[in-house]
Amino acid sequence: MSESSSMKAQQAGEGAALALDAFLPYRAARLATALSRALAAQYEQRYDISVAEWRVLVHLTQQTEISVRDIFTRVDMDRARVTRAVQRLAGRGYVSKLVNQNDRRLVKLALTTSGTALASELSALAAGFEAEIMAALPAGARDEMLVQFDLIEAAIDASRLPADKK
Amino acid sequence: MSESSSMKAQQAGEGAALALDAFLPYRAARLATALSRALAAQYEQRYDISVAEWRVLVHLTQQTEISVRDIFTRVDMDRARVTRAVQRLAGRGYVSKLVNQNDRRLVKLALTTSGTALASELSALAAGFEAEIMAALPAGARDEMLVQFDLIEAAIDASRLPADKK
DNA sequence: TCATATTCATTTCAAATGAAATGATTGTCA
DNA sequence: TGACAATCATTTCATTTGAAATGAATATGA
Repeated sequence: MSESSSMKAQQAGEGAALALDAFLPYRAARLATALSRALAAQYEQRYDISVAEWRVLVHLTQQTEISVRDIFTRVDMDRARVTRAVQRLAGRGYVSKLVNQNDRRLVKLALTTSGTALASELSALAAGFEAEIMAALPAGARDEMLVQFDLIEAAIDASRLPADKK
Repeated sequence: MSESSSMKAQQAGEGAALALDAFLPYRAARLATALSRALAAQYEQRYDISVAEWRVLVHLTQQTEISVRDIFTRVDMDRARVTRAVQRLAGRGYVSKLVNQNDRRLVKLALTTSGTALASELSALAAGFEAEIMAALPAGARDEMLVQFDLIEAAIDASRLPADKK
């Protein structure tokens, strides 16, 4: 990791080379994959659960009476990806799928008993992982970061023209 | 977006439901994809450049005499993904590939003239995008975040047993 | 020096991904 | 009421992805 070559950017040009290591979108991506991988390493093989499935499981922990749409809008995953994760979880008996009788286009998802148990284990594992990582940060740092994240997400939402809703 | 149902986690259990919106790995992933998408929206169609290609281009701006390995170790992309991005960039005349004569296993990558021009445009676009987003944050917030990011990445590196180097 | 291990970049191949199509249901409004 | 639009979950299909295999080059060490 700690390379020898002096990192001085020797590029001149008028472009004034972007400082990649201080470029937030790049750093955020690096951080996110590092965290995701390190966490996934704790549950993927042990429980045979993918990242998408983890997200669905934990999401079902937050709320009941939830639909596929509720999940993918909140969790930033493709609708197809959520559908597939749910299928696999349902196939393994962790999640139940019922038709919502108020609106029969919707699927009513819920954790089964074994799904609840699994989600608890995964949540505990995740909380422990986060605590371990956060121990490296100064006291209020974590909460400050979350505040900044909120601000950035809001700024992004505001910046894209109201036309392209997604 | 603003749902009606009171968000109170009605889940009891002993598991004590993970607070997903305050869970850093989740929030980091959400932030990273939001930033990446918003930025990509500014160059993908206009320049016909993918995210992987963008990363390679900007990386070549930082340093010369760089190899495929240099890029994928620093930029957290798969070696195959870097190879493919480089192939496409080379095919379009933005990047040159030469065999490194000191070690003929290595490929010596560099920006061509048009590649340098393109990278400059992309860098300017990126810098502008970041500035716009960062305007929403308090003064020192950005640099503080980068410090925390460094700490977290270091904590992750330290946490995984020295055995599984990757 | 020679055999073996290691390091690169690339390719292969199976799996994951996501945009668009589909089918089923509900909403709109004339 | 009835035609048309919109919404939801799923499926389809072409593309992307990455783990492992490959082939070429260099390093190691007996």
